[in-house]
Amino acid sequence: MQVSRPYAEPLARLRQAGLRPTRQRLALARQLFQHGDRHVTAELLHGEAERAGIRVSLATVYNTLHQFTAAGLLREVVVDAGRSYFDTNVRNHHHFFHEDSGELRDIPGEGIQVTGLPGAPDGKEVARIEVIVRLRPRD
Amino acid sequence: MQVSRPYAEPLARLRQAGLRPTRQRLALARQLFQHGDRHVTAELLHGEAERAGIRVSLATVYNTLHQFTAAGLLREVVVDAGRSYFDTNVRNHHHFFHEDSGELRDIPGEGIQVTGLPGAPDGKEVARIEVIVRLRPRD
DNA sequence: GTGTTTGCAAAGTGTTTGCAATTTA
DNA sequence: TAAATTGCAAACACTTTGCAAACAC
Repeated sequence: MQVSRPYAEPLARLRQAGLRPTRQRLALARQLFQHGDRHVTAELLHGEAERAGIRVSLATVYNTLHQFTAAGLLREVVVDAGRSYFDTNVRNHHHFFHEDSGELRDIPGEGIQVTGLPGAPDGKEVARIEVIVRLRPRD
Repeated sequence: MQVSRPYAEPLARLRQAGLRPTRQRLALARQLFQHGDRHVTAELLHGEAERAGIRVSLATVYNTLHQFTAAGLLREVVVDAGRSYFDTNVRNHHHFFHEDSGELRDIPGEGIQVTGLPGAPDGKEVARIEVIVRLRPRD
């Protein structure tokens, strides 16, 4: 029988990313990666960490989110002016965005295809194609 | 021969939208709609207006952009955290976003099709499907 | 020990708001 | 004149920065 090792994976992720596994980074990595695919804002993650008894400053949460993003552990999603979401799902996928509640939800990428797009302009390459389905309450 | 009437159209747009054609709104409407399809930020439009000798406060530019958006004369595009773009093209279309320069460019909507999307969740309807092609300089 | 990371508080952005003065119909 | 609109300055929300203290290796 496989024994669960709840803390091994976050540590391995940090090591692999070349980030020192400090107390704060480890704790945030656990919050982020041990609960399936998540969409968090800095404020949300900070509040969650505090409630979980982890002492981290908001500035460190911001730093950490950006470091994780640069390392490819997270993806930043922009759907709302003036608020950044970070997505623990870095696989190919898209999003439903609930405009009323601010909720962001994954749409798995496998089935989805965008056809008819022109190629990238000269000297540029496509970093990513994002599909955002904006939802509102049905009238 | 048709005589050009450079100021008639903005005025008609405002009337149709039920917005009083004040000096500021008219001037901003001209800046926005008389130069083809444009993507502007509030700061950009404000600077442009000032340079054109139009006295408008930044607060009024923000108010106006939102009123125009609510009236369907503009569309707000969110591609960059902490900066709102307003698009004078309200037809069906998508965007190239140049991540290095912040430039936003239209992709006409006609040819483009997104397939494989799941339907909207219960109680919600699709307000809009946005396709954003993020570009970076080719390495 | 040495270089990295953290936390705090201050500063920075872009945006919104309250309200008196002005303008429009 | 009555109601809508404007401008200013202050308030806002979110994010970044500078730097001394704490920490990881």
